[in-house]
Amino acid sequence: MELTDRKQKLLRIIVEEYIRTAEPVGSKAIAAMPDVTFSSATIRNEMAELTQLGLLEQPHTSAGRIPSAAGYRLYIDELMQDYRLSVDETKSLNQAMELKMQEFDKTMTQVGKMVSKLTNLPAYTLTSATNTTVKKFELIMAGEHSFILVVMTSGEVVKNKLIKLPLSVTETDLKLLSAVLNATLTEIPAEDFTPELLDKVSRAAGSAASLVPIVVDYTTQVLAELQKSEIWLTGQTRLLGQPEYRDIEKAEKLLSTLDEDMISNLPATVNRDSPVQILVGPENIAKELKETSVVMTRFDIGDGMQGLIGVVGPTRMDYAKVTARLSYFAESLGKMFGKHELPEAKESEE
Amino acid sequence: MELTDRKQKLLRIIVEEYIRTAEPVGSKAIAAMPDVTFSSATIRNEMAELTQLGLLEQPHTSAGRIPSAAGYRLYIDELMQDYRLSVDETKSLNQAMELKMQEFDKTMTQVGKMVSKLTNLPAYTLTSATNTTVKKFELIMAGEHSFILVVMTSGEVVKNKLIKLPLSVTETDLKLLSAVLNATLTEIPAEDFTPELLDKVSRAAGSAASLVPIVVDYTTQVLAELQKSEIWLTGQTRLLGQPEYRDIEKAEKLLSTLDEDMISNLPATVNRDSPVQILVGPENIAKELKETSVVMTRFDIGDGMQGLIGVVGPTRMDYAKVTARLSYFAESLGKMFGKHELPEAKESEE
DNA sequence: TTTAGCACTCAGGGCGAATGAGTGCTAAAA
DNA sequence: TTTTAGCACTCATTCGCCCTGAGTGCTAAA
Repeated sequence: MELTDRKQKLLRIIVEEYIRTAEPVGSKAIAAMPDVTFSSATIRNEMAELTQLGLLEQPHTSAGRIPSAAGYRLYIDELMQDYRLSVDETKSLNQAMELKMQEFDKTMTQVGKMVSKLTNLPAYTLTSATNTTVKKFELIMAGEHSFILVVMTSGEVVKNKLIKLPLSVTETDLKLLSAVLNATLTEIPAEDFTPELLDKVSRAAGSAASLVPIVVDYTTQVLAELQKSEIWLTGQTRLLGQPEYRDIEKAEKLLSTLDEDMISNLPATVNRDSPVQILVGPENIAKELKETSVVMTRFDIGDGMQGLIGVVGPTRMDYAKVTARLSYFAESLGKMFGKHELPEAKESEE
Repeated sequence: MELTDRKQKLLRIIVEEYIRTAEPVGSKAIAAMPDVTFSSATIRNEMAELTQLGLLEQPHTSAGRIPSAAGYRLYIDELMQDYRLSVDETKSLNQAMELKMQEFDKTMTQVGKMVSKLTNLPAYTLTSATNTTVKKFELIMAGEHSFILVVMTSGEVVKNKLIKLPLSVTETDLKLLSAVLNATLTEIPAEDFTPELLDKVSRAAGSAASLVPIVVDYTTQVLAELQKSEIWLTGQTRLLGQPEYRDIEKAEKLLSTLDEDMISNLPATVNRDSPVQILVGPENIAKELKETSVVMTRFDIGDGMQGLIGVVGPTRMDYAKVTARLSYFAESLGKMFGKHELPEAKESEE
């Protein structure tokens, strides 16, 4: 079932017009467009067939047509023209991206905020890592009853914790323990922290043996936390600007679902090859999102860590634009995390 | 101008009834209440006088009365009865509070989420510190071209950063530098990092002198970040549940203002003695909040650090309940940060 | 195969009447 | 002097109604 050129053109026009106006598109309006040469009657006939094919829908008899989920899908897969970022846009994207490399989480929230702003939709970011291991331990004396545990992981993330103890600690104990830890528990995923191994560590630690469980505990916690994808969601408010969420009930329902951990299920579906993935309305597994589209994209942070950026919005969403912006963002972020640099600044001559 | 007992009683009833129903309160409805012995006509007379006094308002001629800002103020200051947390509530508050002591920021966001949930209103948390200094520096070799800087501050907050360099570093350099830093820059507020002092440090650091600016840079950044109050906002969505924000425009406007840094102005007004402070509608300085009330409370984190928890909601807000919950929360948090313990668990016998 | 023409459908806006919750005032009762 | 019953009046809200106009499908001519 191949569509004629004219049908394709019509479908594209309808999708884009609907995206722009959020109103059902009528035959007359289309006929009035400059590059449309055929009459509204013809268009009506064609539209009737497209409706038959399940690509368009009619809210009610006397309204224009809107794209169905299948219509969007076809549009995205075949009709959508690449949105080319203008020089100005690239510029302002780069500008926005000049985030100081602070702590990792902060960067991720910041990225979320930016994406949300750029797309004017709620955005989420999340990270996931596979096979994180500890690269280096360090124990620092902090007071008579406390020390700082510093753990540097394979993903180049450094975490620390101030640990307070009822008993007192000595510098030598910490030195010893740190040496033991670095010798035995580095480069090993948390799953392999077997009781036997830990036992060995304890024995090797001598007088510092009592600290082992505490340290190991925190370490596994850090590793687990890095494994388990963490999620940041921002810009929820922007949904309210979309006409489909003028209805408070609806908006509230969606937003409160978003708040929940529901998004954590999304990454599961992201394992396709295309860099940007789009889920249109009913294609979402979560039933709360059946009337919502999700656009997401991956980027590499290096060392087995991956990030995900996505936006959530009404099915009527400017897929082309959102996709373009998201890709650019992801690409730049990848470069940034990889090389600790911004993408080529592309200073224009003006 | 002292109100008669009956007027006080009426005002209290009207405020509470309005808080409960979000509808203007009429004389008949009041007269029908079990502990009201006088007739609706009497009530009408009294209400007319209360309106005269500016404590009540009438949305339109044929509607009941609602409290004015002054009415709320009087209610809060004099009529509001302490809301006693039930055993069940204390229990579930304690339960909610069993947050693992993770990183500091996470705790604060978590607290925000909980407060928001408990009050069913958007909540914000923020921290501020005064006179933060570094307690201890530590430099850890992380690779040929990188090292980890660990800074422990007076507030017992430990921050770290992985620093990558174009040149290579040696263990001895780091040892030396760390000794110098600990000797010269600890217990000193960032303002006193004078050029002369830094110069002295550089000279003392010998071959590691080139690292000094980098380390100092990050350190001042950390200190500045801890000084400057950081803000977390959560639960924005809950506003949508409130009848006064059925109007999308309104909700959107308020929410987007909340998103901004506007809240950062709030703490300025918090310097009164009472632990919980309430700003009713027009009492807020920010004009976007003129129809909104803010309830906030301080708590101590120790070592000169203070936290602030607050909620934002419609003027018609259950002040008694919100205040009670917030206080309890703040108190418990204070204890927790102070002693690293939960408030007495109050396990009931059942 | 396309287009003009026409009858038909139906959501949305505008309008007026009906509804009823609530008031203020007056005059009688306590 | 204070409280209450009664009554006329106000006015936001709801509902039903009609009208309008955008949009359709179908038919017959180009």
